[in-house]
Amino acid sequence: MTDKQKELLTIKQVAEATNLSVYTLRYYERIGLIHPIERADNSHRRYTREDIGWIDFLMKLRATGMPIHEMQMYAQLQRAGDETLPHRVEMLKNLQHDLEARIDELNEHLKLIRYKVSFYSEVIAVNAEKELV
Amino acid sequence: MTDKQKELLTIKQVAEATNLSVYTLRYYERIGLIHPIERADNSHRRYTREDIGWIDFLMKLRATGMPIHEMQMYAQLQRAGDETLPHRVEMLKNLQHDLEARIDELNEHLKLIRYKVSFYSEVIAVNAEKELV
DNA sequence: CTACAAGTTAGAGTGCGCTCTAAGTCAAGC
DNA sequence: GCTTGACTTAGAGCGCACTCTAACTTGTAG
Repeated sequence: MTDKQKELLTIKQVAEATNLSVYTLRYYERIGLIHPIERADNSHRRYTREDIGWIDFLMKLRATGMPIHEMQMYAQLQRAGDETLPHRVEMLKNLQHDLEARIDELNEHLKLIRYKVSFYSEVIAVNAEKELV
Repeated sequence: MTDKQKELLTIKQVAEATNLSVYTLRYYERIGLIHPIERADNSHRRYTREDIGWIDFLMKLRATGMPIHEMQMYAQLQRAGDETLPHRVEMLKNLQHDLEARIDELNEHLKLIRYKVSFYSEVIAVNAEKELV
């Protein structure tokens, strides 16, 4: 128990650990992305390691481009318990397919950019040679 | 010349061809992402095939997540002429490296999502078996 | 006892990228 | 002549995801 209490973190510490601002942490809690965080006697938030784990996962969802209302849905299902697991798996499968498609698209664009870089670099090199003549 | 005139497109046609709204096409022109488009006698815009090519390229830049102010910079350099080619190549190289990094990151997230999908699917399967007992 | 730092809330403000509105012009068809 | 519809402009409005402000409480150090 004393060990567990040592692990409790302030909002500032969590902000530093997650690279979110304290504003954003409070905002996420307000809109239900984060469950209501435990409070100290002075009403200050005290985060646990598991809270950080959840926030880290949220940040990964966000990095995939998932909009906030979908993350809210996911968070809500998570809190609702085990019987929502199939629904959550559905969401993750959809995300997986979206991600695969978007990565493919980005790879296509990357190809084009690489082509342009090498083509224009060549043009510049040829022009530089002409200057020397 | 008559052939060339046949190729001129209205803003509506361009909207359909590019999947942008007519609002967005005018907005992009206003903010300099698109150069000033040729006008018919009645002041209506008439787009050429080359204009569409440029818009398609812009859409690829946007799809990579490039912010509008960077696209504006690129468009401005493009219009300024050949002497800006090295600068544009610089921008494209930066974009290339950003894209590579972001694709790597998305692939990492994809791995996690796939792992969760298979893990949770397994949990669901095991629970379903228990139900049968 | 006072000052200051770190937290709290509800709600206002910001920046981005569009998206739409209002008021007007112009050409074609009835 | 009148309506319809496709266009024009300047500028207002919107949805998203934060980001910040104002007013307040609480705990610690001098």
